[in-house]
Amino acid sequence: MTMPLRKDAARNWDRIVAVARALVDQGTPLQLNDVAGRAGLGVGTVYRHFATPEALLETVATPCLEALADHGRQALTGTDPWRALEGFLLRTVEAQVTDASLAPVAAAATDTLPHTTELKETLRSVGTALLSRARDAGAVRPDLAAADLVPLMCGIAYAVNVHGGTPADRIDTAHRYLATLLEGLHTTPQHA
Amino acid sequence: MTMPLRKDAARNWDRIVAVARALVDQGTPLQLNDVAGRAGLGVGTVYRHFATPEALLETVATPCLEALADHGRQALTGTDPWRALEGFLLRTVEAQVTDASLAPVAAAATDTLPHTTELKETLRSVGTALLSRARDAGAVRPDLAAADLVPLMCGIAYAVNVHGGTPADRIDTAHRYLATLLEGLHTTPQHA
DNA sequence: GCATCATCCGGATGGAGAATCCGGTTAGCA
DNA sequence: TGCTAACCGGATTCTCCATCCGGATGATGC
Repeated sequence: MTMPLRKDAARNWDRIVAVARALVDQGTPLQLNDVAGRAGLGVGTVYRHFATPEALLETVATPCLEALADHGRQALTGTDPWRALEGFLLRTVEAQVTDASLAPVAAAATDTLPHTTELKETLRSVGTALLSRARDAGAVRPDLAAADLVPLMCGIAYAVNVHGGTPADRIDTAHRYLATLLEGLHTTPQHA
Repeated sequence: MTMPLRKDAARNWDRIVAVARALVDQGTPLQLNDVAGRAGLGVGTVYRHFATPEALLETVATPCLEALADHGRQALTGTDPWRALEGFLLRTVEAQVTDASLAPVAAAATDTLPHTTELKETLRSVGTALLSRARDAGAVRPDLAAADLVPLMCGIAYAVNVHGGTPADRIDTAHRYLATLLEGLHTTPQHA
């Protein structure tokens, strides 16, 4: 970003992110002090690289966000606007339910997470584009705004968390909830 | 519960709950130390009455939960099963969006909140009854289970929080989201 | 290869907040 | 009015988070 990191610093950076990734996957909340211990590093080292747990979480979430953005850009080239939107939302919900690092990042106000602001902006604009294409095709109810997409996806992910269950259950539940919601959103073009 | 409280203890209990109610309404997170200060009481007094912030929150949320349960029982006597379910869910979401004390209580696992366990159980069974009535009437999609009601309502409330806005906006958003979801849930009886 | 410097490491230290504990006080009752 | 049990309240302890600086280490020029 600014300057190539010194070799040891880069190595420690990687270790920290790896440990954080593991902690997130096993559902443990990120505590920088704890991360330092598990990475075999001093607390100061971790705090220098990541000033807050949120910053670390952002870094952990970044690859997944990028994958989503990629998929979204690809979806924009699809021929069926409704299917494109549907597929994008499906991926979004699956990712949120599968990867515990995404939910906090997605739900946070845009400007509170400096490192992923741009990425989130990309995702938002892709979603907006997919939605307006679908709306132009008469495939979604008109009172659904672009600003509703993120909240609704976060809401489904939250609902799945409340429901609980094994990882496989969770994915299944997410599919059911999204399908139900989409049925409420979908409209069939009235001929025009 | 166990024995009538001594007069001063009862007075202090009321003060604590009133302060907590005010804090919840203005969106401040409950900290027992802070509550003590605002109520003009010692920290120990507050901790004796409520061992944890969650316990205090439960007490704050109780009247609202009772009102919901009342409405639910009343809804069970309605003639149109779908309308009854719809009305109950609407009240539930409105309450969650309006009263910040409900969301944490609603989303918590049943056994973690001793004081409201029974009340939540009542609500759950009312919801289950309303749902099965509606299902028997062929008014809801069959893959919606009773265990989905609470998560879905919590999810909508969460989505509204992510969306943000003024209190009036929030209620409006909640209505829109619930309406969309209900449209996905609703089925018109296929003749049988 | 070696000296020099910037950068990084890491834990000891400081600070904020939460929860406990116990001497003093007050309400209820005979 | 005197006695006892229950209650009050803040000083104290404990835990966890974040900073800071002396020591170490990798990068650069000769």
